[in-house]
Amino acid sequence: MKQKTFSKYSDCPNKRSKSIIGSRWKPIIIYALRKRKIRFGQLHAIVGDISAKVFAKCLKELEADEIIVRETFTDTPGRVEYSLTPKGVALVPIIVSLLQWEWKHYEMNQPS
Amino acid sequence: MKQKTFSKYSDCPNKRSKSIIGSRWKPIIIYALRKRKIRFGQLHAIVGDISAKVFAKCLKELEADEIIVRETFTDTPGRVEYSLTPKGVALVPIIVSLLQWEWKHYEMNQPS
DNA sequence: ATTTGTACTTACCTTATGGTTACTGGTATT
DNA sequence: AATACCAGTAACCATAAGGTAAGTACAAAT
Repeated sequence: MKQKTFSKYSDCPNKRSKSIIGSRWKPIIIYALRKRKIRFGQLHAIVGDISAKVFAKCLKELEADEIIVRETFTDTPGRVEYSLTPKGVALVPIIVSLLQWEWKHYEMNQPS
Repeated sequence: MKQKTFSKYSDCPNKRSKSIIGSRWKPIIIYALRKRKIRFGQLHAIVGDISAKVFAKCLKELEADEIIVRETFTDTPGRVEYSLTPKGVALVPIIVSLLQWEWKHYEMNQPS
């Protein structure tokens, strides 16, 4: 049995942020929503080659974690719009920092 | 076949940072090294209940990614010390931001 | 009544990450 | 010669995240 004496982190303090930042698609979704509400289909197109299943699951989880909010409209055909909560907005600069870290340390094309 | 037209991110611009930040243990290792060099066994104790295999693998990968440097000493019994590179140091404030985001949005004990 | 558009859901499969247990190799100490 | 310390390796297994392909639900248009 290993000791935990020196570990402040044995209960994984980064697990919430990791489940978002560490996900393949969630940072992209949050970044896409940084300036405006976007509806389901449009957001899907922006995010790119994500499967419908995973896309819907990500949105549900982000909503459950109160990172995004879902608004339904009774228009026809019905639409649903997603936007960031303040908690989600607070992640944007962190995501940007990570992207900047990559741009600095690996030669990559920066988005226009 | 899905279109990539709207996606600037289809080639996953966050994949490098994600492989570090999204890992279970790497952020903890980097955070532990933020102030000083630490040797293998001591670092293992600080990180906590990580298996030996995964711990060694994380260190190798972090070294290959030039996040940490490994120094061997010919002392007896031999020792190895790990420390952050500038590239690794640059990740520390981001890791701290993520931890602060968690402390703010989820009620958790902050480390002393 | 059938098709179209939007927003999903279900079943099944693959791969990556991490865990468990045991073992290696070099250098003292006893 | 046997044991202990330090820094790892190797073989095998479990879980979770993501991918594929197909189907569901509702309203409106034709």
